[in-house]
Amino acid sequence: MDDQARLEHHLDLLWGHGTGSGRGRPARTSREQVVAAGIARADAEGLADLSMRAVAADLGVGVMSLYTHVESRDGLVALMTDHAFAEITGDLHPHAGEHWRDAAARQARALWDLYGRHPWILDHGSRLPMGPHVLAMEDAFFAVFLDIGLAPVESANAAIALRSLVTGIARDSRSEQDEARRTGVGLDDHWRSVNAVFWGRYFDERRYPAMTRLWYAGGFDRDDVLEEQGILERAVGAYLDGIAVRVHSGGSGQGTGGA
Amino acid sequence: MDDQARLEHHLDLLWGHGTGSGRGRPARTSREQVVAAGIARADAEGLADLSMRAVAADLGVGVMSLYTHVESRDGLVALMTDHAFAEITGDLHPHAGEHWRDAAARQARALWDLYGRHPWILDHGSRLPMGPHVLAMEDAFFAVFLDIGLAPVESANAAIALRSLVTGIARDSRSEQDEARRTGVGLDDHWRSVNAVFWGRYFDERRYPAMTRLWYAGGFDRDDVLEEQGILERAVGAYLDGIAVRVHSGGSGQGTGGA
DNA sequence: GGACTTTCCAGACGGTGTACCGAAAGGATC
DNA sequence: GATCCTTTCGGTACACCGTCTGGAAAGTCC
Repeated sequence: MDDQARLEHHLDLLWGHGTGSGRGRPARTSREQVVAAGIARADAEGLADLSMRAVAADLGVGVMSLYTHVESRDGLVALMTDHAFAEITGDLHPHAGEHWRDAAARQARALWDLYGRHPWILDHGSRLPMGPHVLAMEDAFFAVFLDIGLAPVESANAAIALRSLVTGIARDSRSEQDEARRTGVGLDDHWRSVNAVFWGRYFDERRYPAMTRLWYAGGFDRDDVLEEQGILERAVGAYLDGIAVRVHSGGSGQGTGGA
Repeated sequence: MDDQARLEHHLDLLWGHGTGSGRGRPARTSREQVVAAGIARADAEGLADLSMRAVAADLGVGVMSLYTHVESRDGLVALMTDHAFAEITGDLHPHAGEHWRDAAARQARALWDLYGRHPWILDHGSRLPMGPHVLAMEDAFFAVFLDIGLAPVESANAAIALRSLVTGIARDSRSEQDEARRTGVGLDDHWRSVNAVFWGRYFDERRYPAMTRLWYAGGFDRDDVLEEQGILERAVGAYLDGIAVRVHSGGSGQGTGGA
């Protein structure tokens, strides 16, 4: 099997082509079941604990039987990822009459919530799989910026950057609570112990004056856990304001501020 | 060794405390050398091919000898990451008299360039290690937004979001060329073969109308490879424009655009 | 020269993804 | 109903991974 055939096989699996011909021994388990078992395990334990042996055991099936539905472990994760995006693509495209700013904010929230339900999507470094639901998600983001008065390249970039912004912030935010769960201790206990040893022994207030000033000014105070979401809303709001400036100035304005 | 001691050991390594007491058999290799070998290998082959056996072989040393300088593989990556950030922290803080917008744009570029030299930094999902150089980098980002007229929490969020924006776009952008290198084929050849099979057999123009329209409008045209950088400049510019709106409106403005 | 301290490193252990390949099971054809 | 054909099943095996173990080696200190 050369690279070309392997690529086609990969895409066939993502797009659901070439499902059983009806002949031969029937599969004891469906591809849906395999993907669902993988998602369940990744949701509960993280991607690191998603081994083929574990998934097979969850399904009560031999390990190698998984490979009839999946080309490899990475292929399984790709299928899981595309499947997960199907959760939000149903109501992601801008509504009729909806202002583009509202639509974009709504999409950012939907993506953020999806990452909250399936944080493992943020774990795999490579690009998103080119599956039908991932493409539907991307299409929805592109649709928002299509007819608001930007040049085509700027529309495309705006959509990609909005996705990247949400993804980047989500990764920053989720990573610490993932780490806390991985080490077994609660998030609060984890940070309490880190802070106890860190700020006294290693941190030098003179070496990091900006952080220190912000700290004493209350810049890192978090009223509650949901405050993590505030940073998303603020960042997305600021970014969309910048896009709005470009829209109103004819598509490529430099906006306010210094040169 | 309980968790507390393990954490202190981890931080000691990151901060360079507790280096050799002078007694006992001297180490054949320094911690600097181990970290440098790890970075060299990760730069060339990616994080996936960074095995302890490989690093040890590169240094001509037994595998377990690495563990005198490093607590684990993750600890090695943490050291490598902190070491890499030292490349840019020398000239990252805002200059005297520099407009905050220029400083922020300069920092975004520096971070982007660093990710270009060491793409593996983008691979590990957990938060950045709390090492001296990572903190220096963060301090520089916080410093930019300190005295521009935002509330403390908004300043902190602005700095974090700018970092997340650059990181998110860098990950989106680098991942495809990483994949191309991993599979051995060139970037152009990779996409040529993907496109050849994909757009004809799987992509449905009616199912993804926004992407299709943008495609025919030239929204995905890239004049040259460096155009990847254009999306960063545009996104950062838009985001900073949004921050500027908030600065001028007194710190929490909703800005232009819809509700 | 001994005591002490630290590093070195071969070997082993349990884990991973997955290639191999004969056995099993159902449809198609006679 | 017997046979062939096609597909899946899954035990075994292999290479590779991170890292624990523990005795040997190589320095400093008294």
